[in-house]
Amino acid sequence: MQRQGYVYNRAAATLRQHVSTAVALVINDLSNPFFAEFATGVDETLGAKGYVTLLGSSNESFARQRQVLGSLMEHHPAGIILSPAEASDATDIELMIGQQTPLLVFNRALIETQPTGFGYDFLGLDNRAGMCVATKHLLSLGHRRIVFYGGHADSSSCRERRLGYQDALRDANITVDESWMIETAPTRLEANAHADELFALNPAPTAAVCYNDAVALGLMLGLARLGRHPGADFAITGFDNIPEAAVDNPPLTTMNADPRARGRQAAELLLQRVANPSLPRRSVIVPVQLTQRESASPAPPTSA
Amino acid sequence: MQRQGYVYNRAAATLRQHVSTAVALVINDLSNPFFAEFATGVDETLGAKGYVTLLGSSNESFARQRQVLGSLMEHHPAGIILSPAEASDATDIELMIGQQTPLLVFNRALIETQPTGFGYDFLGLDNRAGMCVATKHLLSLGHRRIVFYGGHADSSSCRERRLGYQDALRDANITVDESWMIETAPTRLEANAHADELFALNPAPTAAVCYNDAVALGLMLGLARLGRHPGADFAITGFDNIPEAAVDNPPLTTMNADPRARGRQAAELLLQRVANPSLPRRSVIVPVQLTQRESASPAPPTSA
DNA sequence: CTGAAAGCGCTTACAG
DNA sequence: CTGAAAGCGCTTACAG
Repeated sequence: MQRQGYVYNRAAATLRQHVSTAVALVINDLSNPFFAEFATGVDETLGAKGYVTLLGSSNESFARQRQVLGSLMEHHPAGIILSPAEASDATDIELMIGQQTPLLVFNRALIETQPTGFGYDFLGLDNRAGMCVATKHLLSLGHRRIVFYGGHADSSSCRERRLGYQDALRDANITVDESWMIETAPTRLEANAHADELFALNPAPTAAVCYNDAVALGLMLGLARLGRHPGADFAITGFDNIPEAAVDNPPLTTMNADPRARGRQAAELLLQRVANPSLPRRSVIVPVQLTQRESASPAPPTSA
Repeated sequence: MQRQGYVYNRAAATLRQHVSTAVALVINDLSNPFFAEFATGVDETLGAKGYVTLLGSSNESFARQRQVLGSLMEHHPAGIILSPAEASDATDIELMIGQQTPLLVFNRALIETQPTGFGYDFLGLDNRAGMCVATKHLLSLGHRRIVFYGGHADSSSCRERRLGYQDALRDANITVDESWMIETAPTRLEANAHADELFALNPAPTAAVCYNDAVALGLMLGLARLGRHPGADFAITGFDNIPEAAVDNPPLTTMNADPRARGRQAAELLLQRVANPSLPRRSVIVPVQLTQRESASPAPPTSA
């Protein structure tokens, strides 16, 4: 029985029992530390509960995401955790995975072009309230001219975060100016490159809430390039709290999303549904909390 | 046949054919961008060749690595790509995965306490020659007092890189001083924290070759904290070329390991062996090339 | 309570 | 050349 070299064949068991011990994890961008941390958390919890992780990365390509889902489905996973590529359509994804396999969507809403009975759970961040907190933090430090910096306006998380920014400004009786929301690709490189657009504005802003940490870190580099000193003569906040945020220069004030904990949470939510498919559909929106560090400095005394 | 809802059951096919279409990928630290990029490359190539990736992360824990390998083995993967946790023992790993399943070890040598017939392929970086090139680059810029900064001396890659550093110094007739090799955990945080140790040395160094990019980026922050200007009054090189290296301030001169390409290469090597198990055991050492950016600045004119 | 048989969904070797 | 049967390694329902 237990003699040399025997290895249990779980595929055979799966075939017989009609219950799989694998969970598919499809990630839009594994080279982004936010999602890498998320994946680590997912794998940690799945492993602890005796499941194995089937990985697929879509690299933000919708075509590749379809292909990856199709390939993973052939392994009949017990469930799927999907961090969708931009502009993923719900109907199309339903076509790939059917109604039987539990699905948990992370971070980004699927586009629902037509109403459908397609049921899936959702885990996301409270982007709007979070960005409102970040903006209010800068307001409380005396800033009045605050830019929303970075991100693609057509992504759902960017739209939500922009709304939170506007909520905070309106509460402070500051009129929202569309040109004070600067669009960049959500990467460090692009955020760095567009830093000069900040100072084309008149009057010049004294602070920026950034779409996410990658953008904030890029903007800090761009400011330094332009002879400014983030955390001293310009205030910045990020969003996500990736590991680098704590150790950059200056350390970044940001909204803590704790991506690894979100990964563990996603795995738990999915496994709950696997255990009990008749649960009502859930949408969990996680609050994010302000982590204060040095990058959000007080506003200079008003010179007006 | 192709009517609504039918999904091919690959587990059944695997059972019958005795050939699996899954490959296990075990990563020591997925939250490190170097390995996240590597994983992306592996998944990219495996996906293109019709394989699916079974992910496991060990978080540098040998115990967890055993557990993960055991769990993945039950899925009878066609092969295994292992980026081992520190101090992984070859005999122990052989015990987990047996002699049948092709194994490709990435990046770090396994510890072979006793000679054994355990066969596996290896893909690694030419750490010694690479660090020699980095050091010679600083020498060619006029530096003579160069520190080797960061990393754990008992990791194989750190040992190899230290040897390359020493090769270069000896070629330049500079005596190697043990106290000029400063040990830190290979993280940004730790590298930042130990920066002051550089200036406890007498005479003070003018440059440092860093164990890897994370360490180099941390050291740059530490230098800035101490009022120094990396790339202006202190020269730095990294190792790996992670995406951040190009966009930090100043951009980091580093040895380009191209982790995503290494991932693709690892997948290809493994699939070659899967296709042909009788191939002789291979050990592929990839040369790394100098990528010049601004962090490696010329030495100041000698004041002696 | 124990043990032999049936069957999960495929593929392959064999009979017609 | 086509089609029915056997079998991969498990688990479960059933017979003894």
